[in-house]
Amino acid sequence: MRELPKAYEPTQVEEKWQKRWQEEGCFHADPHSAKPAYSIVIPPPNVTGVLHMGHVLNNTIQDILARRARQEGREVLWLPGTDHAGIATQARVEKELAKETPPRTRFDVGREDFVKMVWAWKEEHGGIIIKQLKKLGCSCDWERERFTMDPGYAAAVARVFTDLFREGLIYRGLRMVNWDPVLLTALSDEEVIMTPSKSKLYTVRYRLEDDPNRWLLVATTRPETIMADVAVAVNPNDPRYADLLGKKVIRPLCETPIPIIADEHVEIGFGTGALKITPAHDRVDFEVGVRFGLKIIDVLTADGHINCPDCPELHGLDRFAARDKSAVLLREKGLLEKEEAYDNNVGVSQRSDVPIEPRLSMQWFLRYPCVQEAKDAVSNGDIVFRPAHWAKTYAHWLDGIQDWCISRQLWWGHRIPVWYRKEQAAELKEAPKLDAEDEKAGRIYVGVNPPDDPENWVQDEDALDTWFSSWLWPFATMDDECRAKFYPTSDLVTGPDIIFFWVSRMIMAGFRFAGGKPFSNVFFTSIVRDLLGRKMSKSLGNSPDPLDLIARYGADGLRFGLMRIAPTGTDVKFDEKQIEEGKNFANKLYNAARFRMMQGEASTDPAPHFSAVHIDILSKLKELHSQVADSLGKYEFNACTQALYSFFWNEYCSLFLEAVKNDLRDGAVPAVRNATLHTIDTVLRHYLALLAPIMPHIAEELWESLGYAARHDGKPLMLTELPDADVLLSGLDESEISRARVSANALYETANRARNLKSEYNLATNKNVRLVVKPAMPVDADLASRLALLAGAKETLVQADYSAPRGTPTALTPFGELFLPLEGLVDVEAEKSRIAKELDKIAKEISRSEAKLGNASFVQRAPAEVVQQEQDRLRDWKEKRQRLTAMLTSLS
RNA sequence: GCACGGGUAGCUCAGUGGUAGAGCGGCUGCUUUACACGCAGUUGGUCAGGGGUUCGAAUCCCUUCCCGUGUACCA
Repeated sequence: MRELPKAYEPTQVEEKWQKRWQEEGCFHADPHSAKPAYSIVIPPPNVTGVLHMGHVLNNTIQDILARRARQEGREVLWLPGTDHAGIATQARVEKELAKETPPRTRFDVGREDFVKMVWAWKEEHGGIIIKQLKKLGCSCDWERERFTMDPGYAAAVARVFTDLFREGLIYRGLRMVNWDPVLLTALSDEEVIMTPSKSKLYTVRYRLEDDPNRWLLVATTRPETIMADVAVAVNPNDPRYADLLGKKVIRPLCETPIPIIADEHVEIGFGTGALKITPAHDRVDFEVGVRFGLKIIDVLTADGHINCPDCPELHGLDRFAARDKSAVLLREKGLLEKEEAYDNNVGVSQRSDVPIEPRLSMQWFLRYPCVQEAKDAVSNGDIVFRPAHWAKTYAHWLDGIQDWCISRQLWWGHRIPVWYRKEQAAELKEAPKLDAEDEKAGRIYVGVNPPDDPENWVQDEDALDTWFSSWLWPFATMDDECRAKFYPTSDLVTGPDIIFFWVSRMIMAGFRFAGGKPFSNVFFTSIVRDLLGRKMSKSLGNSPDPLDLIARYGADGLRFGLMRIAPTGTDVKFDEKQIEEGKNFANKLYNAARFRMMQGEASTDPAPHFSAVHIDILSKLKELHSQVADSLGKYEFNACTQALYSFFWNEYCSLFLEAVKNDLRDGAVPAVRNATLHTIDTVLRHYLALLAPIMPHIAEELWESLGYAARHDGKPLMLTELPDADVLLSGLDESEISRARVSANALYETANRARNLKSEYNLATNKNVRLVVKPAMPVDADLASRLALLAGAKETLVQADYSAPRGTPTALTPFGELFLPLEGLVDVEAEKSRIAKELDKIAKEISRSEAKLGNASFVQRAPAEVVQQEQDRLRDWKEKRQRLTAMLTSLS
């Protein structure tokens, strides 16, 4: 017997295999392989990122898919990498600068040096998450790790920009954008989160110019922008104000007459029905302003302070301070009618968490390409979304799609590949419109490489939105050879939170630039929440550290535990208990393997003779093969994991192994012993292969230590094809198999009843009891001895004419009547009440069943087999009742 | 407002028309020679509420309530 520790210790095993897999090139994808391709590109985590539970869920799923595909004989590319994450990374380095003494900003450092600093930071800290993914066991082709600012990738980004610009889909223009006053950059609509907030609604009195006694009441949440009002609008159908149209009111701050105009947009029922029009600071007002040709007065600085020297009380104040202050000013002037609490939604920057400002600014925009193709691909099933309902969200977004603001006022990222001719630069920077015509005219230069005579040009200052590089990820990460083999990719596994940011845009880019869809399936993972249902976040401190979980439960334990609770449609509520179960399961597996190792080699006996329990477990193993295949085929990872769990723990360990232990004892018949060892090996060999995608390390370890690797030329499990389920039970016909399963099932059920009986008589631990079966089916010596073993009895007597002493505990089992002779310890009363209790239960079943069968329409309308089933059930219950009644009578 | 997802045992979740399930937890026992990260037994449910369809509903339909998500508008 080999000495092995009693408990499984994952840490070293996992490290060992991660190293060996890499050394043996197990993860490497060969574009020249003749095998059919399977590919996934990783959703590139931010270089600033550290592994969180969402990554674990996401990447475990990808790893399962990749490993399973390898077992199925496919050439697998799982392409890893990271995203430069413009804002996040720049902010990270700026934070470091701010910590210096004296604190510095990026402007102190200058653009060129600052970008160098970010690169240096990236080189030093950027790889953390990649290392963490390796610890999870991810089988990415690490030799192909990509970064969204790799030279080749950057060229692809510039190429795409250039093409879209020349096509007229990219243009520059002065537009209302979402402005982040902290980060000082424009944002896309997707980066703004509408957040319910407690605001105030101020009702302000605007005096009519030609009637000092008449007032127009205007409700606003933003009195600090009154100085920028250029009109007041009312609905043209509002009778209250019909006579005021064309007149003017006096703006209450920075007083000056402004017109009263009529616009359909104003809702009669809201507030006072009069709306102040402030084109510089509100999207809708801007449009109204355009419709009426109104002036634009901007009273806010880029960083959200009031810029209005004409109103010295407010000038220079922060926008929120100015809001309060302007209310005070209005109240002092007697112009504040009222101030009330008001719940509204405020657009908040996803990045800096502050309310954004609608701001008129010069930005670059993209009119999306291939929108129709993208829409069709999902609606016609060419790309399959799982869960399917996300297709609706996707379609809805595409239907209301707006041009994408792609420029950011950042330094870290892909710089816009547009250069202005030096002598015209100042003028061109203000040009209201810039398009392909300007390039043709030689006023600007657009291209992948800088112009040949850079001294004559000035490059655009802005960088591109990070997602403008991410949307090329499925193909810009591959060279031609790789693309020929692996594009389009097979599966994309990602969170539904980036369906607009990333998934939809990749689909459009795929059609526009790579000749077709970027992937065939999208699996949207659930969002991992804490037990209170809250999103995991740093600020709440409710996010467990995956590395800590790996250290305590093993990567396999973490993977397995998480997969068991990962549902397909909804969120996952994370419970560490589940991960502990994963670890416990690994331990169970390890010990079952250890048990096998203690038995020594099986002989090569060519004809093991199987008994019912062997056939039974092999047939269940065969079922497991198809359960795993089916559930993985449907991306039902929890079902797959659950099937693996219950097969191994319940069917194999609790039933089968316990039933065959005597076969392995000293003195057992060698042929019997051998049959059992063969069966155990078959089960373990197949099982480890089936489990490997989910728990790769322990599966690989046991595969080797059980000697199965040696049977496959010493190859690691992950390079071994899935064993063939069809060879299991070959040579046995269906009827033999089903007979064996009936017997085995009867054995296990009878053993349960026997244990129940023992327990009820407080004999659970007594192994000296005898069991007697009055058989109702064939119970051969093999079954009888296994029953004794399972039930913890000395022996089982099978005796058709057994006459039990009065009051002997008894139970009805599939084998027939089972007795637990107590040899003098009989408690007649206890047995009577026990039987009476059971009769009660049976009576209820019978009346339920009789009621059902007594219902004429049930018998007429239900399918014949359902009726038959019910009749059989009733007959069984009645038979049981009869026998129990007889027992009861014999006791009195 | 609109759309989507969910509400099943104390907890986390399976269960798509035919006898309500698993794991954990609770409670009783057990150092049973692979495993106390374990074994055996046991407890525990108006399947959110109401209505309907059906011989039969956790499951299908309608409706209400609650939780979550997305999206639009918000002066």
